[in-house]
Amino acid sequence: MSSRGDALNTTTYAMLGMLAVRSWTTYELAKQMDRGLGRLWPRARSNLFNEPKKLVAHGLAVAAQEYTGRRARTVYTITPAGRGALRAWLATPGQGPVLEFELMLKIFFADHGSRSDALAAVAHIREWARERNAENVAIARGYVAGTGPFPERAAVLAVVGRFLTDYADMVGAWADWADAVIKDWPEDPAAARPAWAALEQIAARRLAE
Amino acid sequence: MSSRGDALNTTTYAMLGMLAVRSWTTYELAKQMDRGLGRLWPRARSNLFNEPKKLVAHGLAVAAQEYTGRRARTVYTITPAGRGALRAWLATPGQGPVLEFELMLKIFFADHGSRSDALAAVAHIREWARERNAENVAIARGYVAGTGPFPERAAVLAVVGRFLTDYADMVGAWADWADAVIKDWPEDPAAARPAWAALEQIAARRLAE
DNA sequence: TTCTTCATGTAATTAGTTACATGATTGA
DNA sequence: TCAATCATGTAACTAATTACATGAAGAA
Repeated sequence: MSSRGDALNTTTYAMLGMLAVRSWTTYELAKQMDRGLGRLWPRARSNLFNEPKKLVAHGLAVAAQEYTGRRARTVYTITPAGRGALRAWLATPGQGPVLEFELMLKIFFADHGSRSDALAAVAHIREWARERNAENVAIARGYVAGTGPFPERAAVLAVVGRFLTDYADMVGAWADWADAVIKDWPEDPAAARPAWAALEQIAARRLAE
Repeated sequence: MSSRGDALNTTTYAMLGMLAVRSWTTYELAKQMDRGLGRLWPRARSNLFNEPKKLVAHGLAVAAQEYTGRRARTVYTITPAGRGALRAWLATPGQGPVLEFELMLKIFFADHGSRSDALAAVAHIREWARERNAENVAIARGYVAGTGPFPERAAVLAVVGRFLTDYADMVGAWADWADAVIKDWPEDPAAARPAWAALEQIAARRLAE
């Protein structure tokens, strides 16, 4: 029954979680977005300047003004109530993975375009996988070398990192397969013969109970 | 330079792609969302009632009123200009996969909660994978049996379907692994030892050039 | 004949993005 | 000392969601 407009949502809790790790300015928080957090909960930077204010309004964090020359900046720090709220949130259920994939949408409608359009889309997807993989490997190497940030969080980060790596791998492997399949399509994809082998393989699978 | 507010976005093009397959009422379109399209471009149903109006405003589709008793309903049909616009869109680049994953976020912050919270999150993820897998297998069986909808699109659907299946598989396999790892954590996950083997395996990977 | 579910939308609200603005710092 | 980049936000706008409303059809 909190007053409207300042309700805590998942984005707010993501900020709260970051504050549980240490105190941050919002600018620093925004930069962290490019690394771990943004892979799981991508949001525009400008959002991140609003959410901590809600936390303060709820007593879950406190804001301190600091100065760089005459320019002010705001450092947020979690409160004990904030740690309690985070623990409570961690104990509640949540949403499964939600995927938004424009390039795959183009493949979904590839029968209304050209074969080379479809191949280009696959190539972009493959490139995406390659880039992500390079990032993941670089981060893992940092932890193995003992130079990764927040080494005390390495246990949790390894579990999440493994997911992100498996994910990028899977996308890359799919792209290789799709490239081979689509290369065999005729110029007009609407006339392509289905990859029956793939469908049969899926259909033949036993379901876990 | 089209007038503001009615610009075509990805959601609009997704609708246009559906109309390239056949004519639909918006209600039917919304139902289709639950199947293929919604897995790649999830949107709330109410959205789907707005987008086709843009298509009509741009001359890419036409709307026809039909009646069920005294109740009107709108059937949308693509125009030749619409097919051209779809082809043009298919030839442009697009975004790679964007993931939003609340449950994984909870694992990312698991060191501020309890071990059983983390195990519960993993269990939910595993359940998600199991459900998706059951759906995927059922759909593939339909196509193999020759009873799937839009059999003329089977070639494209097999390529996308394989991706969605690989995706659900990967999530399920990760959940099994994570469950085993986290079961070995102490009560307080902040004190857990990292899964070094996983990190080293990632770090050791050669990068594709 | 009444209840429930399916079908068909609209309106109000919220969440999120793009664009803008400006101070501090660094390097050429 | 000027330009470029980093740091720190705000404001305007757009996209998307939730909540609501109501007719038709089928089941009990």
